[in-house]
Amino acid sequence: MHIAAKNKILNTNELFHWYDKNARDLPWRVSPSNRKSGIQPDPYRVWLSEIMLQQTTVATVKDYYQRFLQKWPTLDALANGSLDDVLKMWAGLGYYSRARNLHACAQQVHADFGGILPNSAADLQKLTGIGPYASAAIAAICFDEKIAVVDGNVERVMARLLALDLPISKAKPQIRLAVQKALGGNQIKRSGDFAQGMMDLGATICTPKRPRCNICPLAKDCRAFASENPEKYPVKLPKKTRPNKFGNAYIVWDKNGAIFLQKRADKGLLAQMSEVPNSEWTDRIQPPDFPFAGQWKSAGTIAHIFTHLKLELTVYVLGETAKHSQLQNAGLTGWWVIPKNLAGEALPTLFKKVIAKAGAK
DNA sequence: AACCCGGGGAC
DNA sequence: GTCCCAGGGTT
Repeated sequence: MHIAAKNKILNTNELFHWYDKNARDLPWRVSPSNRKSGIQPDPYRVWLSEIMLQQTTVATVKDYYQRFLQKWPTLDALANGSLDDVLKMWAGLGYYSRARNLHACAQQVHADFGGILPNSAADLQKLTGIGPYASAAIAAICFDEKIAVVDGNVERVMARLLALDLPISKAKPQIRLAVQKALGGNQIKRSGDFAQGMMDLGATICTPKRPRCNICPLAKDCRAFASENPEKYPVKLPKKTRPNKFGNAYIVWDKNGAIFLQKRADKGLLAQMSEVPNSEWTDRIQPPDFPFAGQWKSAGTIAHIFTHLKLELTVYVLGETAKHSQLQNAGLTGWWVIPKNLAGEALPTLFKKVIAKAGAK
């Protein structure tokens, strides 16, 4: 019986050989050669990077990661920081629940585990913001736990290796089992490098468009490569239409040249971030409903695309300086920020666009 | 299982 | 313009 050959999913020796030569050089990563010499990754840094990298490209994350590490070099430092500061540092990166969960997780680990992250995927996944992927990734990369690490890259690589005719959402269990089998059947000790190798392969060779099959170390075992069109895997589902929404935003300056900001709601889109006063977002253009009477002037519109909607805001600027009492009387509570301090605020990109449209005073 | 939740790089 | 990125939480 040739069970080993029959069960073979992919050639791990080929993958390791490729990874040893082609591993991406990333700020949070220990290189394969250093890893072999016994250097271990800092779980705090790996965790921080994994959270930032969720649905976010490496290129976008790098600067945010460095700034976070500079400000909070350890998990305990992050736990002792304020949520407000974390949101300010996260502003512009998107998916802000990650920032709130990151801070909550740091405080959990600080309080319950002395600032030391658990060393198993099972325990890691109990923590806020650490799900099936991140728990497996941290456990594999930091502690070489033999566990399947399945992200979007690995899903695509496996869908092609196996020529899966199911959309990813339906094929996840099969993919997880296949990765687990690839790990288990080959006495893999380098679980972390296996995971990172698979992800690097997906990011640089087995790309969504125009995969570079001609230089792929796994092409020999790839059923998609053997087919006429590898790019058709994984099977794509029809995309949903993105509705258009419209609203108005209101820019107010005081006599000191400071702009009025307020805090968004605790839940929902851009929760707990900062904003300028703005209207409801509706499916039709609406006339402005100014917070109070004054010489309002239109500064034009800005467009912003979210995952599930396209938003167009008309920006109105008050033509004269406002008194703080006018905002208070309008039922608005917030604070005033001079332009040079705006960069330090927890402003999502949407409202940075709005303020830029109004022009600095 | 389906939906909500941002922003940007690459094409 | 489209695609999709080292996903998790909620319902």
